[in-house]
Order: sequence, then structure tokens, then C-alpha cells
Amino acid sequence: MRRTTSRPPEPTPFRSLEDIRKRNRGPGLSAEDWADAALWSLADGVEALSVERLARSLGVTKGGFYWHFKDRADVLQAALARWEQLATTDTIQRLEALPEPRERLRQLLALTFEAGPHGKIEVAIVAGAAADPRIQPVLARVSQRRIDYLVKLYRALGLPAREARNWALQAYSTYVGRLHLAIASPEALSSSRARADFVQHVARTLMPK
Amino acid sequence: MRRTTSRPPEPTPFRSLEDIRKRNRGPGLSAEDWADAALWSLADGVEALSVERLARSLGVTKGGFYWHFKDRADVLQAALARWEQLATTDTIQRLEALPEPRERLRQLLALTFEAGPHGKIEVAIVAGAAADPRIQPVLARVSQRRIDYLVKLYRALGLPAREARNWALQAYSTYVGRLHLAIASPEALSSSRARADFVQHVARTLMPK
DNA sequence: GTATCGCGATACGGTAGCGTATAGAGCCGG
DNA sequence: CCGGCTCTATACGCTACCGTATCGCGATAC
Repeated sequence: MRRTTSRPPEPTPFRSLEDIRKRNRGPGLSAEDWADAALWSLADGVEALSVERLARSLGVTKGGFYWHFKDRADVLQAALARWEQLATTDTIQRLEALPEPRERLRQLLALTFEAGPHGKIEVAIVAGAAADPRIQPVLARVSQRRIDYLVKLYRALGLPAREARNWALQAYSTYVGRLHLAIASPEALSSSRARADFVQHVARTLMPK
Repeated sequence: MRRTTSRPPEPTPFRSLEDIRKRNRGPGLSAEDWADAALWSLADGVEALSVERLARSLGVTKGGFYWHFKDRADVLQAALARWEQLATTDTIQRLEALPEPRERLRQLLALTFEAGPHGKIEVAIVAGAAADPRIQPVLARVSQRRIDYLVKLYRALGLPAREARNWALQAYSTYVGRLHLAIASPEALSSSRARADFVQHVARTLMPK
């Protein structure tokens, strides 16, 4: 490991494995290449993130890995840092476009509850690997920010602080539980009919007054 | 492995590691001893359940393990079977004591949301290891039964089937999310004051009409 | 009191992954 | 065209765990 270079900032915020492998017109793989691949690999669980497996998925050996990273924990943190940014900034920024607070909340509930939001990675980290001590600090920060944002939304609706906090906690709990259902009870919300129905119900009961 | 004996049924439905080790006045460890120890070990994650680690935690070597179980997957299934029964039968049976359906629902919400119910093991399995393919089938059955029971409760309140289903899914999602908060945001509900407050709020919003 | 049953100790070979060391291959500037 | 920089290939020793095989001990059971 020598950890020197950093290529031009970041081309796209999320490249597929294929993209990473193709990009091999430059000399070899960069730290970002490895980290992005690691993030994808997290979708299969934290234990699935092994150095040699990662190298195999990129079509190389682990030879170059330790040039960029100190050890396995190092690349895990890099991948999680990547996710942390996407998982907070991303959705919130899109929401802030909307001016009316009540509409923001409705949109947020609809967006997050409909599709399963950032997809497999979100489910894997939030609903599948929460207990891992390496994930926990990151997850704590992400949860905190999301809940804080929800509190802000509910307060903007005119609720006092403690009530807003309860609504926010409930809304986030329900969201996480919905992610869990995707794993634990896939048939429950398999039909888009049932999903739309559920989303509407939730949007109604999670909207105060 | 020869898998023959079975001691008198089961003394207590949940013995601590200490209890198991002390019980060594009988000849040695029984299959139930190993399985119970395995269930406790699940609290530290599925990967923490290794044969040799299990043996160490019981103060023996793995020598006798394969007398009872075919392999590691075998004892995992045994432990999960134990949990499956406790996680369904247990709470529901206590609830069925109460006659009034509205009171049953209120009690259920209060019980499950207050303390975190079966404690660390419930959190570890439901909120921490859901993604594991060995856990998934068990978890699917447990979730199904719990949701079915919730549907029954909401229907007993006079709700039509589809509405009852939505309420049940929401209630269970919120419950799971609350388990998740115990990991991801421990400070959020650390004070018993905040917990009681939250429970009351949830009990109000998850009660129809 | 001896045989057998139930279990533990020990030892073995095998796999998967870790992190280290070292020797290049290919492009880059000079 | 040559030295250096960036990265990869290969090989090594180490650890943790798996599952198997075998021996032996202590407690009943007779």
C-alpha cells in the first residue's frame, strides 16, 4: 500500500461493475474503482465483501488491492462512506425542490414507500446488516440525519417539538419495517396493486391532523 | 454423530449459558443444551455461530458436537426452530387471555413497543440477520404468522379485509422499525420517558377510527 | 464389578481468506 | 529510449474454521 494518486474527481456517482471493468483504458484500477465495486458487493451482505472475491469480480487478482487500501476494513469504510453520502444528501436534496411542506412530506412518503428506494444496497445495509459493528456507526449517522429531516418536516407542519419527534420516529420506523418486509415477507407487497394501496394508507395515517 | 437419546422433554423454555454449564451433573451435554447455547450465540450474529466457538462457550471441545448434529447448518436450524416457536406461540398466547379485541390490540402494541420483547435475540434475528438465506425461510413464517394475527385483531375491530391488511402491515412494519432503532439509533429511545411517550403516540395512531 | 452407553479430548487433513513480499508489465515524462 | 511511477501476478506463511476418525473416561445398568 502506498496510497498516493487520486484521479479526476468522480465521473459518475455510481458505476456498474461492467463500467468499472471497461474503464480499463487508463492504466489499471483506481481506489474509487475498488470502492465502488465494494459497495455493490455489499448488496450480498457484509461477509460477502472479501478482498479476493472483490478482485475476482473485477477480473484481476488481489495484487493491486493493497496498493490502495490498508486492509479489508479500510475498503469497507470507503464503500460505506460512499453510501452514507448517497443515502442522506441524495433524497433530501430532491425533496427540497418542493416548496410546500405538506407536499414534501407526502412526496417523501410516496417515494420511499413505493419502490424500495435506493434498491438492493439500501435493503442490504439497513435491513440486513444493521447489527454489524462496522456498519453501526455509519448507520447511526444516517438514521440520525434522516430522522432529523423528518422532524423538520413535521415541525414545518406546525407541530410542537415532542410531537414532531414522535411522528418522525414512527415514520422512519415504518419505513425501515417496510424495507424489512421486502426480505421477510416478499409476497406481502408483491403486487403493485397492494403496494399502491399500502402507500396510500400509510400516507394517510402518517400525516397528522 | 449417532443422534439417539432425548432427555426428559424440556425443563425450562430458555436457559442461560450458566444454567447449561451447571447442569453438568448429568453425564454431559444434550442436543438441547447445544441448541440453546446456539440460540444465545445468535444474538451476536449468524456468523458468530461456529461449532468451535460454541464448544468454547460451553467449556468443552467440539468433540461431542457431531454426536448430536450433522453439521453446523443442523444446529442453526435447531436453534431457529426453538426461536420460531417462542417468537409466535409465546406472545400470541398471552394476548389471547384478554377478551376485548380493542384491549388486546392496545396491549399488544404496548407490550411489543415498550421493552423490546424477547430482547437481544429478537433484535439480532429480525433486525440484524434478516438477509441471511438460512434465516429467511424461518423469518418468513414468523412474519406471516404475526401479520396474520394482526389482521385478525384489526378485523375483530370491524374493519374490512383490505383495510385490516393495511393496518396490520403498517403495525408490523413499525414494530420491526422500532427494533431497528434499538440498533441504529439507541439514543433516540433511551430514556424511559421518551419511550413511554412514543408508545402512547404509536398506540393512538395505529388504532383505527 | 464389569460392560456398555454417552459424551469429550485429541489429532488430522482440507478450505478460504488474510496480509506480506517481491518481481515484473505497461505507460509516462524527459 | 530509458528511468520511474502505477498497478498486477504470483507465491508464501498464518489463522480460523470445517468435518472425520479414533481413543478414552465416567456413569449407569445389570
